[in-house]
Amino acid sequence: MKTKSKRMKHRLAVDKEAFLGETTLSKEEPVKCLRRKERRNGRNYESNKTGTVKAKHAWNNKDRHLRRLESNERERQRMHKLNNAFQALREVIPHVRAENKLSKIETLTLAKNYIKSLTSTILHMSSGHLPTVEGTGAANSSKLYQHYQQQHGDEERDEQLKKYSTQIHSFRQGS
DNA sequence: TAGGCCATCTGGTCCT
DNA sequence: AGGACCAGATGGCCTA
Repeated sequence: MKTKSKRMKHRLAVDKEAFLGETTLSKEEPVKCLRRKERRNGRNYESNKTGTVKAKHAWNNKDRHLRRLESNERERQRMHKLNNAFQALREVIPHVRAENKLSKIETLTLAKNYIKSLTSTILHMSSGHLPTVEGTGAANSSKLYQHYQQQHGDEERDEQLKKYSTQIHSFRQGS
């Protein structure tokens, strides 16, 4: 992805510059980056002022910076894992717009409603069509259904289905 | 050009 | 003690 690789290049350049003490960035460093540096310096100043960082770890600046880089890398890996999980979730939600990727919030919302509608449908079907044999899963389903119906009722099930189909419809139109 | 979405950095807190 | 997790801040990209 173009965006990603661009970010990556800049990040690596920043890391390299910081770690090796070389200037690998172009001379026209974006104003935003400068502001960010200023902010970071400001934060460090605040931290040092309160003494929290120095009090906790007696690391010199180089060590601290190295540890920061390491934990940045771990954080990136963690976020990549999270994004992989989001992607996996997108792939198991049916009838979503194929040409546009669902956003994270859309993915979660759609998944929630999909699960709700599936759950209520399954419970409804199993209670109505499966024989109730003692000690079987069907019996448990039946009990579960009774409980679920007490909690939510048919109206809610229909509501969930309606909600889900409406959502899919709006996503399609929005694309 | 404003707003939405995202990736990344960061410091604090929690957990093992 | 160190890694995982979290939330806030920020900048970049894209689209209406």
